[in-house]
Parts: sequence; structure tokens; C-alpha cells
Amino acid sequence: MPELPEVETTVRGLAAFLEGERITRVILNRPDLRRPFPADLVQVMTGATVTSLGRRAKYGLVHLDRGATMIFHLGMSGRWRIDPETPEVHDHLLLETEAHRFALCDPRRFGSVDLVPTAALEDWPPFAALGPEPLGPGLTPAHLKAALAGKTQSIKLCLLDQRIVAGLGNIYVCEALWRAGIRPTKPAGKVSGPQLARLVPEIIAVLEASIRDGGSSLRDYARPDGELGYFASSFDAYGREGEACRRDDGGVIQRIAQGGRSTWFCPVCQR
DNA sequence: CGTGTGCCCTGACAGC
DNA sequence: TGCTGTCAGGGCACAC
Repeated sequence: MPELPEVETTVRGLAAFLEGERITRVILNRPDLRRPFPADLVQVMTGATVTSLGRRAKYGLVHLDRGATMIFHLGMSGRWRIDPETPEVHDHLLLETEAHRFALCDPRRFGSVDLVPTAALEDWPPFAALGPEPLGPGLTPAHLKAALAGKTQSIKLCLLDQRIVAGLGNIYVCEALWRAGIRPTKPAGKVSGPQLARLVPEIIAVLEASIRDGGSSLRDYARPDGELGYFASSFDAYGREGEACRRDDGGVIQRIAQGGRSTWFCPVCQR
């Protein structure tokens, strides 16, 4: 799954086909993903018109003309397939408009679908505690300085915490820390002001570059139209264990575990 | 409170 | 050709 750039790419792809269109049919192929589908999902969505799409953190937003927003999360393995030629076993939710079909496919079912009043989106519990959008005005060195002050937890795990910054995942945290030259294991409260000042623009740059490329692709991610995204060969740290650091500083990318997940970094240039 | 651990689920891949 | 173990983009419920 999709981290922020992949969700953004998905939302843009869906918007081209869904905005202004009326949903003619909704089909649930099972009762739940991570949690049950909303009991009124089929009733509310059938016949509704999609006014616009959006994104908050790693959640996609489908705004309807009935005062409700369908919120989807792609979990680890979710993707939308547009006009699939053949059904897949893990197409759990199907939407139809006059002209197109949309299948939410999620083999691991770590994703979710919710229905929330549009006017109260920011009060929805999973949204209420989210930190600022990394591509919005709220992510500044000053924000990080304040949010990380006194924290003994590693900077890597703090950046994965959606309450501090909303939308970063394992790939782009590794990439941003490599770009900024910061050791992932460093206690967050001890990352210096100049390092944070360097980190913020690197977070923004790596996310924007990935969105420009249509979302980085791993093995089961595809753009909504079904084409594969770019293969992840452009990463500098993520997945490059044992390979030479692209800074040619003599460092070899190491892989360690933090919070039960892998971190890749260069021990020479990340301090 | 903050922090650390384990689990949800399927599939891909490596090694025997 | 199986089998088994490990790992995968996330989020949350617990236990201290």
C-alpha cells in the first residue's frame, strides 16, 4: 500500500472517471475488510452522484451529493481496478456508473471503507488526531521541533506516527531520512534544528517526485487504470540492503528492525 | 502518559 | 514438486 503518493495517484485516477457521475450499482462481495462495511453503504451510495474526490493522510475521500463521504483506506495491498476485464478473487467492493465499473481489490484486507457525514469529516475518530499534511502548510521545522521535543523514541518511528505527520509510511520515511542525512535510530528529541530544517523540504521533495512519477510501485500496486506504476528502482535507501550508498561515500546500506519493521540507511552519511 | 509488542490477512519468494 | 519460514506499503489493541 500505498503510502501518500500512491493514494494521491489513485484518487486522481478515480476522479477522472467518477467526478460528476452517478453511482448506479453497489455490490459487496463479503461483509467486511478490516472492519465491517457500513450497514447503510449500499443504500446511501446507490443513486448518489460523486461531487468530488479528495485525500487525507493515506485515506481516499469520495464525496457524495447526499452529505456523506465514502472514505477508503488501501491498507497494505489494496488498489482500485477500473473496468477490470476479469474478476479477481479479492474484488470485495464493486461500484458501477453508467459508463464504468470500479473494483476495490485488497487481498490482505487490511483496508477499510467507511461512510461519514461530509460536514463532520475532521471529527471522524481516525481523522481527529492526525497531524498536518506533509504537502500542506502545516509541516514546518517549527512544527516538528515542537512535536518531537523531549521524545526518546527514534526519529524513524516518530515520522511513521500519523499524529506527528499524516501520510508518511515506511518507504518514504526511509527515503526522507536518507536524503536529509539523519540516522533513523536517533532519538527524535535529539535531532538538531538544522537537521529538521533539512528534513522538511526532503520529505516534501520525495513525496512530490513520487506523485510526479505516478506513485512508486511495489509488487501488487497498480494505478487505477490497471497499468503498473513505475518500478521502485529509484529508491536511494529502501530495499537496498548491501548495496553501495548512492552518495558514493563508501557506505553500504544496512537493514535494521525498528518497531517490528525494516529500516534501511547508510551508516556513513546518516548521522 | 509514552513506549514496545503482537496481531489482523494473503501472497511471493527463498531454501530445503 | 512440495513443504516451511520469512517478509511485505498500515493501523490498532493491549501490556507495561
